[in-house]
Amino acid sequence: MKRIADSTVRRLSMYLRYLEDLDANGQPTASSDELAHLCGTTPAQVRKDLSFFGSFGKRGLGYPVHALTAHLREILGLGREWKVVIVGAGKIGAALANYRGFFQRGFRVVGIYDNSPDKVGQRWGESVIRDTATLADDVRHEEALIAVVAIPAEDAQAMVDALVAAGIRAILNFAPAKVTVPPHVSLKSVNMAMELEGLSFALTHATITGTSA
Amino acid sequence: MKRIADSTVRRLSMYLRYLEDLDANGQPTASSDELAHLCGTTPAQVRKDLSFFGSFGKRGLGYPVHALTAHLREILGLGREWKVVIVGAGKIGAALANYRGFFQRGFRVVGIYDNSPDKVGQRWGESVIRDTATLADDVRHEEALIAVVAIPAEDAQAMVDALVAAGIRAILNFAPAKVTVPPHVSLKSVNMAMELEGLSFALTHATITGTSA
DNA sequence: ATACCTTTGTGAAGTATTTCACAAGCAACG
DNA sequence: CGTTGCTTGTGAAATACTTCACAAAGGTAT
Repeated sequence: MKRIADSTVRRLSMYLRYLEDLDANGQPTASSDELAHLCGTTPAQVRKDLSFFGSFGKRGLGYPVHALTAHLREILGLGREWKVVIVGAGKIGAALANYRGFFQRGFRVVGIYDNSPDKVGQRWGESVIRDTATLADDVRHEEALIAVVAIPAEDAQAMVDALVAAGIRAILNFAPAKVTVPPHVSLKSVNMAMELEGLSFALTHATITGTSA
Repeated sequence: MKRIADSTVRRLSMYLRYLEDLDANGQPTASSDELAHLCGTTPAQVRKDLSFFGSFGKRGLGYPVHALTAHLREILGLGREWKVVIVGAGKIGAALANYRGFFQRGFRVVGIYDNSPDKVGQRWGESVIRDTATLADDVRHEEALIAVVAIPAEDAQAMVDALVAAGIRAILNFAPAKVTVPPHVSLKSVNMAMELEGLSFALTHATITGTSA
């Protein structure tokens, strides 16, 4: 099987979001043209993206909304439950812990951790913030595979190393630091400073860069 | 002048971060090889990225750290102050408002807004949360050009339209919704659900996708 | 001053991703 | 049951991005 580009996966995620809306509205089918307009891409792109995984549409008709929704969930690996630990009970950790979209998509937060004694023991919704010291054991015991890291930059690499050692297989990093992981672990980083600098660049060179998504 | 790829701009941002560290340590020069190792890219990539903007290095020696730092700041448009408004005083808004890295990079938060009467008037550090009703006037008056949108998905497009009408030129969107802007406005979206789904995909198809940054 | 070592800057080559364009398939209608 | 209209799936073309590879320079030591 061919390697799937990161950009393709992002778009699949987006298609899924809109298909769910359409499905909720009871719309039976959607054409690549319609999806493309909703998602801000091109019909050819939509068809190519989907074609990597199979033939889901009917010529002359478009794609069956409900069935395609199910297929995309499966493709994205959302057919199962993923246990997630959130490391860092600051503002970003809180934003994530509160985010209902998570749970609906099959991501279940099984623990929120912090190393500050002020925070440990504090109650957040259904969870109690636990001490980072117990993190590795909990990860092993719960068999959590995904970790969200939202701690200060200087602690990020050490924490990531500990998580990897405990068996975590995918990390979403919000710390403004570059971290490295071994090849069997997936890593995504979100860096707000970098995003803003991208906007600063675009504003400064208005004629060079186009508008991006 | 050639169009600069988004991926290039991101890397410039990263080079800047590491050059600042090196500069703080008093290191006089850095080779493309050293930068590449720090940033997890290749020496050729570093040289190509920089070469779009000029010849900053000395053959046989590498790049002068301090001077290159200054050049990159200029290139990224960080040589001036950008006024930023934060829309939405939830957890993400709070995370951003607290983030000191912002200010250090030339982004100055001139206002935080929310439409909930509970929050309006509340004090956050040096700022007082203001009512969204005054946002458009403030933006025009302050000549803020960048807005960070961290509000519920269903309100995002209307808010973005209002911001654009008020003269905002760049938007960083954290709402889990697709928003559109006219061509003269730059837009970046950060969507946590999408990032997690990317990880889910990678875990599910471990042999297909490589590890990404 | 010359030889040697290092590292840049950059066309050219190589990949990857997107877009094009069209044959083939399905539904609807007369 | 053929004709019409629409839309998919997909090779091939075009574009975008990354890597290669090497000539041209700067520094250093003798």
